Amino acid sequence: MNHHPTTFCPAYRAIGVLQEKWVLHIVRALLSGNRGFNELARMVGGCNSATLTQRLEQLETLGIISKATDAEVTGKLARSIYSLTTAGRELQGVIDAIDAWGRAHLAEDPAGDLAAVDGCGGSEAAPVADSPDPGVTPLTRV
Amino acid sequence: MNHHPTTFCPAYRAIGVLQEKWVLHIVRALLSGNRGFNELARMVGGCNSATLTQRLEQLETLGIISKATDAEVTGKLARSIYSLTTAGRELQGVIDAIDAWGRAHLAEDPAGDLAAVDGCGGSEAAPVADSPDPGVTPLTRV
DNA sequence: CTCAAGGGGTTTAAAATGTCAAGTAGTGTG
DNA sequence: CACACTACTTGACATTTTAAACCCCTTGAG
Repeated sequence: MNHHPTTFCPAYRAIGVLQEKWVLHIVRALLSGNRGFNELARMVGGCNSATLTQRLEQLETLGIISKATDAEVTGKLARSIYSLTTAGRELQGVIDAIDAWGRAHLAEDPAGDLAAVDGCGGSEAAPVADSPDPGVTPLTRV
Repeated sequence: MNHHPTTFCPAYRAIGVLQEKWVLHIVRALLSGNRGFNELARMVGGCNSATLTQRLEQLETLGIISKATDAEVTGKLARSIYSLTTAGRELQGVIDAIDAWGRAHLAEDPAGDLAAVDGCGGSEAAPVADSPDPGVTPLTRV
């Protein structure tokens, strides 16, 4: 990240974080509930394990997501569960804004490549500015 | 772009567009006024001509920005001027959301690399925790 | 005229980054 | 036992981004 000093500001940095590949996708997937590794990989669709692992680590370091290894639920299986931190959950507003913009401006206009198929089984009817209470079950902290 | 079909939606596509390197920076710079090429490069800070040219072309194709060659203003100099289209201007909401989030969560916390030095060349008067004013975020004026 | 400076790019190879196919290790199922 | 599932790791490979140089063109100063 080589942001030159004279133009620095929190927003600049925020963009630097959010513009990294898959980050927004991961956050979006996590906004709809906590997920395991492979589950996340499937939802994000197109990201491989290596990249996903890397992104997940970065996001954890940044305090956007947290990883919990719930070693109790299924006995001894070490299933990792990723969830958003408070900071991460507040990205809902960003996702909503992107979502709204996307629907308004490239809903059925695949100038590039791909045709829209249907609403993505997630944040439909997401009016901007809802109270950030996804009501996710808090799980074992790591 | 390899978006797998089962999860596709406008938002997914929007993320795909906005997550490309420099795109958000470019939009942010352009939200504060129309810019020439080198001017834009300086504002964005860190992007080189090659990449900038490429991004600018992509964004133009996507209908987010438009390029005008005003051959009149300075006589015969072919100065290119980039500006946002309507669709592009509506990204204001996204930028605002990112901006607000950045101020709230990584204002002075460079866990990664870089120390915050000052307000970015213009967005002072940044009242922390302000309501996401949909009007105009004060950025660098022209 | 010549030189430096600014605007608007393009071209190059190299570095950074992302991706893929496998493989590892533990568990649970048929 | 063989195979599918979990969560990763590894090393080769592909793509993207980068700096630096170079190109053209205009203006202003000396």
